[in-house]
Amino acid sequence: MKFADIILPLPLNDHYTYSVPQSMEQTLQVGCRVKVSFGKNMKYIGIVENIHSTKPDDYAVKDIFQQLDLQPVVTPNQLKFWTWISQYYICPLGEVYNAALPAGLKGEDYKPKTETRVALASHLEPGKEEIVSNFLKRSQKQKVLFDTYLEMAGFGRFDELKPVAKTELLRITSSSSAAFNELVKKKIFTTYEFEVGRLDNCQYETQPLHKLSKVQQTAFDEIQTTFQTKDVTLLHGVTSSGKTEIYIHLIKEAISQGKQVLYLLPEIALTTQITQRLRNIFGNEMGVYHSKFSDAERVEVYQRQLSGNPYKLILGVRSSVFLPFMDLGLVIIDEEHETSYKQQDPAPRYHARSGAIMLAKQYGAKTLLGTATPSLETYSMAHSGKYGYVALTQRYKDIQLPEIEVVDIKRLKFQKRMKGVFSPVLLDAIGNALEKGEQAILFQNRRGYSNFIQCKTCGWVPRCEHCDVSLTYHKSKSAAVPATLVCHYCGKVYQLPSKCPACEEEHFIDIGVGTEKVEDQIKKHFPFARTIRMDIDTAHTRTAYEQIISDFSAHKYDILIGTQMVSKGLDFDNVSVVGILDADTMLNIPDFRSHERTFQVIAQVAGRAGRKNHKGKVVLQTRSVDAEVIPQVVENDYPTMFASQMEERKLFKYPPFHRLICVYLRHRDAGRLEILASDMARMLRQPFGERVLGPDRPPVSRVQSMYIRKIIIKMEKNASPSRIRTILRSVQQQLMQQPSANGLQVYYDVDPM
DNA sequence: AGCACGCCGACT
DNA sequence: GTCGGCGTGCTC
Repeated sequence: MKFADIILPLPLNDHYTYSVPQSMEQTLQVGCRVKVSFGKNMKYIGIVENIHSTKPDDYAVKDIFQQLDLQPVVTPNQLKFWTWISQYYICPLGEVYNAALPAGLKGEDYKPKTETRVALASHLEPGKEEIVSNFLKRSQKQKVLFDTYLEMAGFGRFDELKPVAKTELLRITSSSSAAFNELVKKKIFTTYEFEVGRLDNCQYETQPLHKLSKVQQTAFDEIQTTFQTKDVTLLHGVTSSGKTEIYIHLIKEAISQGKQVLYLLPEIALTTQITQRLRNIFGNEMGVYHSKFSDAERVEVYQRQLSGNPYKLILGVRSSVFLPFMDLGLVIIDEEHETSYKQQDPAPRYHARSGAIMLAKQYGAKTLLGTATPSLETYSMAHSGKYGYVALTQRYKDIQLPEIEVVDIKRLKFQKRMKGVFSPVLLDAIGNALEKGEQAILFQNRRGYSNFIQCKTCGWVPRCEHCDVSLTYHKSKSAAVPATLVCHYCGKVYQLPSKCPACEEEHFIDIGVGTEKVEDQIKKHFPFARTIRMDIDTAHTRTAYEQIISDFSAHKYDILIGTQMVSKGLDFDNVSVVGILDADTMLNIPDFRSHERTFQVIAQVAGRAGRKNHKGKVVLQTRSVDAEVIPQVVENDYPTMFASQMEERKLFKYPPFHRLICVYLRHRDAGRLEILASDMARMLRQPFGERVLGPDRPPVSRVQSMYIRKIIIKMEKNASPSRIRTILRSVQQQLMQQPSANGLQVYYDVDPM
């Protein structure tokens, strides 16, 4: 008698064991999908994790209802990877399964795409076409359809007829389906459904590689050398140094050795441009895996990876680490410092960078991390020699790094010389650029119109009734649309109150500056400049985002105003001025990474400036001219930033010296939660002592009517993750045993961002 | 995640 | 007297 442990797509911590019916014993394999009934009358598609002959004795096992695959859909390597994710990030395997497989493979009806094709009715043999054509001479439309069909199918010329799609035939002849149906009725045409893939199967004209510049070639050679002794290498290349070209050469090399390559990009950087560029080189050996694609398309990429002819190159976002690979040889993680590689909200809260490095290790593959502004975690690994390190300090085509001018807005405000949110220096720079027909980018890391509004009389600030955060004021675009207040956390939109609910006064003032207000003000200074805004509000879809980038590239606009998004586009070659309106919003975020992030964001935004033969200018406005990060970013001095931050991280026991684990507790009842959270903290202090901080209210301490508390654990880097996990599990179990823990949710965020 | 079981308010 | 509200607990 055989039994199988099944992974179910649910957040369950226990294993669920089913009996294997006789009929499946010969064919069932680990990694196959099975349909099982679960609970009273639910059926789920699960994955066979393990087959054994240990009969569970404390409950009645159910039979597996149905076997769905003869060949595994999840490879042993993938299962090993899932297990690692589940253990390291302390979440149920079922949640990893949920994130790893496209919905279509989990039973949420995937239908293969079909097209209607045309064939001649079986009684029409070659040689009779003349007769038929004659027979149709009175119905012109039908005759055209028939003749065109013969031509398209290559009738009578070859043994094999080419398939003809109905839509294609109608399109070419610009006929209606009425005429077509008539031919079907006359038993001249028949139709059949043919299964086609959603992935494009076009043969692309591929182009040869560009030759690397001398500097790029040197970096390429150095990377190859480091790979002889290191598994991971950091390519630290300034903005616009042509890293992509180096990646392309490395990919080509790996493919020529018969290996597969995974190329990871942050969601926002995976644009049509980069896809096109790689498509030109790798043609249809490349598959693209993007969350914006339909699920059906993702199913097909997944299945292609399992087939005998998998993609040689996968270009994808975070979740593509979950795709199956046969023989992975190289992983590239571009913009490795991007925090969006860390999944935040639904579990598994994994970091795709750590995951990908782990994945590469499983396959004996090499990993290349590329960025202009490395994360401290990565740089410290390179610094200590655990990773290889290759620097690229020259910009492509010798474009110089921009000059950064720091402007003290505190002083200018005091002297009454600020023009709204702009300093005279910035306005001059923009004016000059516009006169010369050059473009400008303005960066303000806050969307909406103002940060929030406040009652002029009593100081009341509107807050989201579910999330405990102040609401952002969005000005109306036209008189027809009323202004709104939006919760940037849960997205709820509120009407602007006509009077203050606290004191009944009718006047509100707006505080803080968002991209909308910046645009409003710039129009006053430069009424003829064409401006475009880029933030989640204007670039909420991929196409909208790409449209803005391509329009700005094509100089349909003079000034681009945006949030962090503007730092992640492609290189614009006509931008001579970049204005950072307020560096303080980033610096003052209460987070141990704020210094590092500020450096990264400013360096990245500044990197957008600069034209051929022309030094770009960056105006950096700040209230905190004395902040340590300012000279570091002005000199583009990464090593100094690194050294100063590392000291601080060491002192305060933060990464990369310590590993953080956040424990989140959620409950409907604020009072009960308070008690439970401090109970848990106390219990954790038994084994962990001073390493436990909290409980605290997280910045957003209530989401959708659930209260939240957070406990932080700072562990030594060399502490055993499995021991920590065991302790956490047992503490959680102890806590949950208390009757008062009813309705308490506990989850973890390992290596939080 | 679903869904049944179960214990308290306004209805035929 | 019941119908049904959704809070709690279980599912191999």
